[in-house]
Amino acid sequence: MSLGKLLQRPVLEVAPRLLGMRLVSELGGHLTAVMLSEVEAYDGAGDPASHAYGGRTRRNESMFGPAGTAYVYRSYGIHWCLNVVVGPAGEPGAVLLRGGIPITGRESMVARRRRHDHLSDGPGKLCQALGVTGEDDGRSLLAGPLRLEGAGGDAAGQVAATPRIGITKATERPWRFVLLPTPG
DNA sequence: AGGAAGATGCTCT
DNA sequence: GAGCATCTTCCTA
Repeated sequence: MSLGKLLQRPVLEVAPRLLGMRLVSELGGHLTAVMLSEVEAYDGAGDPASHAYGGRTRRNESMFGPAGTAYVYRSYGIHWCLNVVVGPAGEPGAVLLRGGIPITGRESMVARRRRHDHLSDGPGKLCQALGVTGEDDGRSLLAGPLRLEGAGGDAAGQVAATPRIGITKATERPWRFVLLPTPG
């Protein structure tokens, strides 16, 4: 299945299959990439923890775009967080990209992060490492300077589901998916 | 290793 | 004005 098709499947099906895929950035003239290792599903209108719960607003506008659209929002006034819009057209499902393992452009990430460790192990850090900002909100992640690459689903069997982080509503839903460290 | 707390700005009621 | 889908630094072990 193509990436574009995969992203049109239900959010809870797509989220774990994003693990192991690459997120590539050419933003700001630097080539950087990570392998996704941590994501969270937000199931649109039926999910009290979703930014789209309660309907369309100025901020969540891009969540109502086609699957593969980037939804970037400011978190706690300081950080940027990146989501991939997922699911059938018009349904505001999204997957928050919470973390990845650096695979390309480590030097650029170090420069952006101004440190040598914890480069992309958190949603705010991931955006900073890849140069993602509010400018990228609404952009397509299927092509262009910020894009997803990979078949997906390869990580099945190495994925754990846990409760989501940093939310106060619907905390019981195990919709955070992490790539288990490969033994050895 | 892990908890506490402050920074900071935007969105929506 | 309240409430955040967070990160860092500063502490105690």
